[in-house]
Amino acid sequence: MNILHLIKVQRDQLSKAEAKLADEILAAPDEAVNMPTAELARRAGVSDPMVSRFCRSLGCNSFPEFKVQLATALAHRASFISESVSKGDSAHTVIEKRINANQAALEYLRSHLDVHTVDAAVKAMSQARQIIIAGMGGAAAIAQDAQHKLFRLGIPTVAYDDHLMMRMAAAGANPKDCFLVFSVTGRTSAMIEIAELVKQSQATLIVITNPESPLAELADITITSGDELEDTTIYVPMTTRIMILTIIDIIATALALAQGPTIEAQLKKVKHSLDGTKLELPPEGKNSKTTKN
Amino acid sequence: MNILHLIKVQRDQLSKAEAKLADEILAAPDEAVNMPTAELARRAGVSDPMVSRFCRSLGCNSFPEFKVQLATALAHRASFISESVSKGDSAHTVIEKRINANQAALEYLRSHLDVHTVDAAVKAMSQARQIIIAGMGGAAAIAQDAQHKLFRLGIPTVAYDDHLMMRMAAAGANPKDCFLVFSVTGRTSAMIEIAELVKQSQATLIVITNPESPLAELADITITSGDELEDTTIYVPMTTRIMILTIIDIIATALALAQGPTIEAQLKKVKHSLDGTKLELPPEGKNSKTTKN
DNA sequence: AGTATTATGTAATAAAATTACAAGACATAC
DNA sequence: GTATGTCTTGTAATTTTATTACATAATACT
Repeated sequence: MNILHLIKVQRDQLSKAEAKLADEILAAPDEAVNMPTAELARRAGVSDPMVSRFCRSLGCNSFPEFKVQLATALAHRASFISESVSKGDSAHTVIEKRINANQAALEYLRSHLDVHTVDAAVKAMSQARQIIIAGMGGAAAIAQDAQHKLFRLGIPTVAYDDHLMMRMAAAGANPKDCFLVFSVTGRTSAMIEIAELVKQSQATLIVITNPESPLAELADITITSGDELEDTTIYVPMTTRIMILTIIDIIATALALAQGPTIEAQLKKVKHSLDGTKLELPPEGKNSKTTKN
Repeated sequence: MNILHLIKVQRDQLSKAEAKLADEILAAPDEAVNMPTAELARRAGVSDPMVSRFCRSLGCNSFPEFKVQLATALAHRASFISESVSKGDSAHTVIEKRINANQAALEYLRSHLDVHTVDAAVKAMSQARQIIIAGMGGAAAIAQDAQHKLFRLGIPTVAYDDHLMMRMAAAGANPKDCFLVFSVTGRTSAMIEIAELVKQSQATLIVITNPESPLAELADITITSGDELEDTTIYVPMTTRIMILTIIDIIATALALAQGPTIEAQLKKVKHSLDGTKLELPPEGKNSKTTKN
């Protein structure tokens, strides 16, 4: 467990002086990470050696070791406040900022993706007769991507980006089917209609959307799309895409694991179907990888 | 720039004693991060104060500060050796591992995405008469996603996933057109054919692929797809997708910036076109966001 | 209330990092 | 090739930082 987290968790079981230190560190970890014991002690209003003791209670062998741990935790916690791009930015700055933003989105996902929900989704999908995926507009590509990933696992899967096709599929669905709906905001009327039709067919409805949306209300299982934190800055409606893709990745991986040993053979079969379509060797012949993807 | 990277880059411009330290640290950064100066100096075979000097040359104010930086760099790098999923993993473990892997992929991108290449791609695309995007199989969804992102910027853009359509588009391309080709491995014969046709049409060819592939050879501008680091583990052909998506994100963002002030109006127009398709208010009415995406 | 236990601060000590300085290496100019 | 200047490195001294030892205060328990 990361040290910042540990401090938060243990905060209430610590002694008075130690709690003061905990508070001081949690309040400004970025500053604390570059302070000597004396400075930290002064700020927290405790004596110098308390700092060493505090580090010991947390399982570190020394204050410097604690600082290393803190730096590590801080690195993972990647700044969320982060930096949206602005006019004068160079390509280099844009690269840094966008990568930071996407890493931060994943960090958000780490703490907000509910294990039980994922478990429920995986269970529903693994028992489904077929999985029908729906996504419109920006979510169409996501739906297609999800289809590609799931069908490789040998699961009967289809993706629609056309409203009329979705209506027909939803109306005609079997109760054993599972609908997977992508909608970032969860307020697109067309998608809500589809969701209602799915409910009437009694198929299982999994939606990846803003949890505080009308669409989420209708669903059997709701997974956040990250819309609730989307930066309103006009340039960057991208972080949600990364989050949703990672969610699919997680679910597909878990599904593959749930499938058991048969899955490896299945994946190999699909992979080998592409054998004839690739050039075997890289140009200089120095890299002798086998074909893949 | 991350400190480990900095050490690598500066390695050859350092003095003899400093180079010894650099080598020692690069050889075992995980150990170095928890050593006092004396120990590190001993291992590198240099004197004690050299360590302080070394830190200064790297732009740190003190050895402890250097250790914090090192820990930060290590934290980013750490997840890389990472953990591919295995049979007994719980949903929670899968979540952690996949998020780590994807974050690590982004970290890789940070150090391997070349600024000048991105600049060149943005320049070519901003001057293009139209952008034609091609992607097959797993890359089809990526192509569609890229199209969606670029067309919003008001750039004439089309995406194909059909080989025959691609052939026709490539053969009939104008020299002012820009082809954007996605192929993870760069060894799909069908895609290479397309690239050759594009070359004959003298359109600009940008490919996102494995830089050591026949496809990359043909391109005017090559951007890595991350294929060279893809874990061969059968479960996870996902990291490349995240990388490619982030590359698109970066290019689109840079393009938007390059476009100047007109872009905001353009994006608003596209956004408002969706106004009639959304429900205005969330269910409980407590969240009063405006419509988006 | 009195005693045991724990928590904290003060002062002393030990450890760690840095500075000051001098010796050595290396280059350049003569 | 030697002299001179610059840069690099090590040694010793110094300063800063962290920890230990001990005493006192606070708290809990009988």
